[in-house]
Amino acid sequence: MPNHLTKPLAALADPTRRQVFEALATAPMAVGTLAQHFPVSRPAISQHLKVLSDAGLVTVTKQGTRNIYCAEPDGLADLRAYLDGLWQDVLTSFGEAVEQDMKHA
Amino acid sequence: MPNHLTKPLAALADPTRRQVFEALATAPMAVGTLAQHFPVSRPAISQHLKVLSDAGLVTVTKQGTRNIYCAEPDGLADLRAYLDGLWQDVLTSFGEAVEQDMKHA
DNA sequence: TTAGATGGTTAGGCATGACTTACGGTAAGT
DNA sequence: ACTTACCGTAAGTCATGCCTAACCATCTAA
Repeated sequence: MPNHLTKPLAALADPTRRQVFEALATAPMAVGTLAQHFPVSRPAISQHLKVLSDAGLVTVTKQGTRNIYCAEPDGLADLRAYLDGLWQDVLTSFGEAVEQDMKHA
Repeated sequence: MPNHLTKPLAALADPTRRQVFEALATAPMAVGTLAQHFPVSRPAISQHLKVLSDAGLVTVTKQGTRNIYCAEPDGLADLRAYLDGLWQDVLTSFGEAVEQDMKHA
């Protein structure tokens, strides 16, 4: 029951917030520059960035007045590891189901 | 902008619903049997299963009065593929950042 | 110092989500 | 046919989430 994945999953569940992260995954960007690419206001982007930051998916570095946000690989690594574990469970579960069908035949 | 991932991500974002899916990933189960493993009511589990079903993460097969829910590999495969793509983007973005630092040195 | 640019924070409204209780509907056993 | 078991759905409540508008703080440039 790895509960530390709730924040990252909830963060990527929102469409606009997921797009924000996708943009940051391509290249680091400032808040204003980021907000220009989306139809929502800048405070909304700022809140999304806070959610992504609390989820461990992005990091910030101050450059004068600009805050440059950057994607954090470790956050994604945890998600990938979790899904890989689930994937193995599902596959073995399917294998056992097939085995059951064999005995029925 | 793959928007078909919103439902699966939102489905796995909820803690109890994620635990439900984890249980189904281990082995198929009926609704009542599943509800006994959680502190919430059976209708709540039923609603969670509907969300997971709409997200393409589980499938149902009727056995008399019992509805057996089973994890669906294809749904997980899409999520894994999406995260793998993001992972590649983040890595190349990091590589370019290091390259920039090289030129500064 | 003054003016402009950049961005985090708050308050409020509107929608969505998770849960419980109560009900209806279907299949199996007597 | 009657009862029991199993499950989905509807209505209602309480909490949370996303958004905008407005305000405030900080850094830079003239």
